[in-house]
Amino acid sequence: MSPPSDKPEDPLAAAFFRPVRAGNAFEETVERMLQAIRLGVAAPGTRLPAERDLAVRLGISRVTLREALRALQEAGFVESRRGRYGGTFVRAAPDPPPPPQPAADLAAELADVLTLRAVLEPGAAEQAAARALPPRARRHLRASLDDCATAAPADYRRRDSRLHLAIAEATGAASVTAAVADARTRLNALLDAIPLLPPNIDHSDHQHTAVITAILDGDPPAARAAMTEHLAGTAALLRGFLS
Amino acid sequence: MSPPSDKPEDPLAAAFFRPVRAGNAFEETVERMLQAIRLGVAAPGTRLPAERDLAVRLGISRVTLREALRALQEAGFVESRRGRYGGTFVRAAPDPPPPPQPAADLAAELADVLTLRAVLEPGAAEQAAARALPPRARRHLRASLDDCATAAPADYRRRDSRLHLAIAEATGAASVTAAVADARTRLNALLDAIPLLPPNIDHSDHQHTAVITAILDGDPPAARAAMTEHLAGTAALLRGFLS
DNA sequence: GCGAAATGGACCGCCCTCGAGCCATTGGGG
DNA sequence: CCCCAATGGCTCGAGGGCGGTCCATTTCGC
Repeated sequence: MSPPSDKPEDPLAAAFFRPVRAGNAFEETVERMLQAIRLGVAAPGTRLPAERDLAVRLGISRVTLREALRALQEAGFVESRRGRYGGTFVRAAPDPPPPPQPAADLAAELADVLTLRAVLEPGAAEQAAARALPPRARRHLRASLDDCATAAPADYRRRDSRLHLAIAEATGAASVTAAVADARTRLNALLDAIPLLPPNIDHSDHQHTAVITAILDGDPPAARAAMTEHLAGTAALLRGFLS
Repeated sequence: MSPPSDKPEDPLAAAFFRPVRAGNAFEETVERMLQAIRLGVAAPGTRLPAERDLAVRLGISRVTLREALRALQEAGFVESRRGRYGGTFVRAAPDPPPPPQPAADLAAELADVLTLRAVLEPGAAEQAAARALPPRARRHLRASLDDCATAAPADYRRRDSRLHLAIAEATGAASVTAAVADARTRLNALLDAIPLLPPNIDHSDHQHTAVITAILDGDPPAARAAMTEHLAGTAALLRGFLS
């Protein structure tokens, strides 16, 4: 009998035989909390949910959650206080060490995340525009746009992230929000390696306005088109700096 | 001091404070392998990678992988043979028990997965059409389309899934393929609850042809439009049967 | 016929994670 | 003033998952 050939290796199989879990529970928890803090979902000064509550939400034991929180505390991201009305609070971020890119297969990561984003975000903008948004969501979109436009350069990326997440959230589908959040986290890791230029900010703000306006006007094609154009700018910028 | 209000509960936070892991390694592995078998990525008769290799790819220990494979074997999905050129082989699927929907928050799940799909798949089709596809990918798309068009009703959904995955794969971005695969798995769980009607199959085949033609012609807007129309049909069908 | 190679099968000791319970601290309300 | 409620801090025993190692089986090539 000749050896059963799995030589050609269906590339599709790679998508299924990929790692089942990203790491141990501790690491994944730290990563998730860091993501929430860096993307500005948990703003400085905010109190995180109580440990007993948060552990249940994250689907981990309180022991493991506490280990993660202790690591974040030692890194200066959060601060804990005991007693009634105590809790774990987000500190004004130190965020000093943007870890240098491993640069191993940076080109592949760049292409992958840009494609993923090009798939997700225009679709999210379109779906958001196609819904009858409740007043609360409309206000949230407007507020996020405003926050972004008035941000100091140091705050820009955090608020930019929040705006994009607000759009994803406006689709009403939690899994869309989760997917956009993951893509955004990967993108931010790449963005940390390149400078933030005022002309780009100005350009982005105009495009943000176009996207939000189209969503609030209930014009899906326009929302999609505006978002696609917006992403093209960032993509070109990243490719220019990292290729 | 008044209690720090986390009453309003930023809905965005829910996307970040969601469970870190879906279950234990054993369960997740069984689920992943079942996904590969049900979606036809691992076809009947195929040999799976050797345990030592597969365990590394899935990022789990061989012990845990073997427990998962043993469960699949007892359920009749795979069969193992020892010795050189032995291995674990996919059996012609029994697939008898489509577990009845929990139906708990079925409406929410339905809305979520349909929105996710509406975001992902038209975007994937558009991105695939925008690329210069290598000959191998073009052949794969044509073959998948043909497989789907000539499928017996019993095989239709498996081949349909493979076609959609082939489109995602054509974007060249592994994370897009992974996201589409996950959405498809959730969708299939819902589709199992409704009948497969010949007119729908015929309708789907025409739409599939339109999507693939647009992709091979390098016409992104047409690919997106054709896929959007295709998804609308399935979405309407599901909403009709499950609402 | 026989050894080498590749595979599934089985076991052991270590560490991570969990669930549960209890302690320590703080501020508000009676 | 004292007790209660809500929070973080801590510990213990049980079970799961891991890395490593060796065994059993089968087939190819010499």
